[in-house]
Amino acid sequence: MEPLLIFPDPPPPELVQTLDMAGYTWRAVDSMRAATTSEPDSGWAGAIVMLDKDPDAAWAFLHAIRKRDNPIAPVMLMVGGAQLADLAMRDSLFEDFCLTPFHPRELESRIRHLVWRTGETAVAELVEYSLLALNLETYQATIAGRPLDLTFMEYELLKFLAQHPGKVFTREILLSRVWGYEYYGGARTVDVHIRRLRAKLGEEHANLIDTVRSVGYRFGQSRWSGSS
Amino acid sequence: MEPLLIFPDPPPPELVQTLDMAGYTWRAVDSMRAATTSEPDSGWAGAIVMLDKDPDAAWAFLHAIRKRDNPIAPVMLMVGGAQLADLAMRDSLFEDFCLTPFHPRELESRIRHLVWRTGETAVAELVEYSLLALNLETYQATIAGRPLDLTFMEYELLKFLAQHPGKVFTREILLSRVWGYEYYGGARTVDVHIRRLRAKLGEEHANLIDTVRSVGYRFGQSRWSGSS
DNA sequence: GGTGTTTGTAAACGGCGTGTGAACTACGGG
DNA sequence: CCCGTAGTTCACACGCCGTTTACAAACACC
Repeated sequence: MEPLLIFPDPPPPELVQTLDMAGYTWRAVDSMRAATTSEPDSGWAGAIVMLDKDPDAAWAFLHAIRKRDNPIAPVMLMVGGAQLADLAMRDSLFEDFCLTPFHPRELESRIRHLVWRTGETAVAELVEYSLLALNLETYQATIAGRPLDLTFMEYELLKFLAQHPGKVFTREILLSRVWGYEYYGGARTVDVHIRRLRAKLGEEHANLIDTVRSVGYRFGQSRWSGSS
Repeated sequence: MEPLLIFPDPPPPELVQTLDMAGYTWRAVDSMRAATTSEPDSGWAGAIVMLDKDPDAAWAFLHAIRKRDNPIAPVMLMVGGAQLADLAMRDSLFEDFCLTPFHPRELESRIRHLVWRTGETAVAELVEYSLLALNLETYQATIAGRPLDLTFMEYELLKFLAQHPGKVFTREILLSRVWGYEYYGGARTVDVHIRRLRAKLGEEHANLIDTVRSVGYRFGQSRWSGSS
């Protein structure tokens, strides 16, 4: 499992002891630069930031963590009781917090729950919508139980659309998000791939992909329930 | 804001006091059935479940909460320190937990953070006015819950008008703001699109768009007169 | 090197969204 | 009551936009 990032260095002994006892690996750093240089290839499993020693430096570190190309998540904040008021308006910088001094078993439960939750949401090895199912691990797709024989690009396009059901995407957005590079010329490329997808989905499911004229394409949710 | 669901009934006084102080509304129930029958139309903002009194009943309640057609989330678990070990393998049943006895400010911080987080994920760009609703992400529109089948220009025009309710726009302004280019001739184009919009809105809602003679058109905040 | 598949581009086709002109109606002033 | 102005409604044609087909280039697998 990937190591946890700890700020600052050195971490308090009771934190180290709790992590070691629970079987987590970790590395402590004192700056964003150190976090980047010592980052393993598989990335960080998350971060634990001590807010009680030097709050300003800790907040700056958190801002840096979230501004990266691939932000580090989840973040556990270790915070003193007197600092609780500082958390307001900064919700986007952390996923959970734990009061210091902490009870080892509480922190262990929080970290376990946090890691479990991100694994639940981030991995998401399965995408399902209506009768369509995509297995992201095996690159297989089925519609109404019947296997779909999709090519790479068809699969990527369908995956992206199915991950954002109901939302409309222009051809330019699809080209940049699915194909992933700047495109010049062929916006029609998208049309053809949509056409091939609809053909393979079969006549009874071709309407899973809607055409929004002079805008783009939309997957699913052709009707949505009215005013709340 | 929607009320919080609390289990069981009656809740401990210190919990009630903390919620009331922080400005949250809540309703306490003793069973899943009571939670369903007393559920407001807008649904629950989340749930707070006391695990320390009757753990078995609480777990059963949590299972019921998640098995519903629209599961209640997020869930805050109030748990005694000796029960921490019970949380393992049950991560999917709650989003956060708080040790009892709790510090009011910690619980308040946790609830605020929890509510903020769910609000963050469920952001849908909407334009609403009276019975009209425009979903900018899906390019769909409804009037009184009924889906509107609008063309691109009709949608853009209605969107612009609905984003500035009560304000009067001349045809020239509409042409430049909605059509987006310098227009040459054809101020009648606006009239026709307004007409088609009114037709699709239906007779009972056609008056959402007012005509201001010798000036232009206005959306919403309609006149006081009822008869025509 | 041969063959089949995947992927991107070009061109023809067809539908309907869109704009325009004109006829018709409503409104208001003198 | 007349008349001018402004808004509404209708009908129709142009052209954009999406679909579809066909084909060429790139790639992989023998």
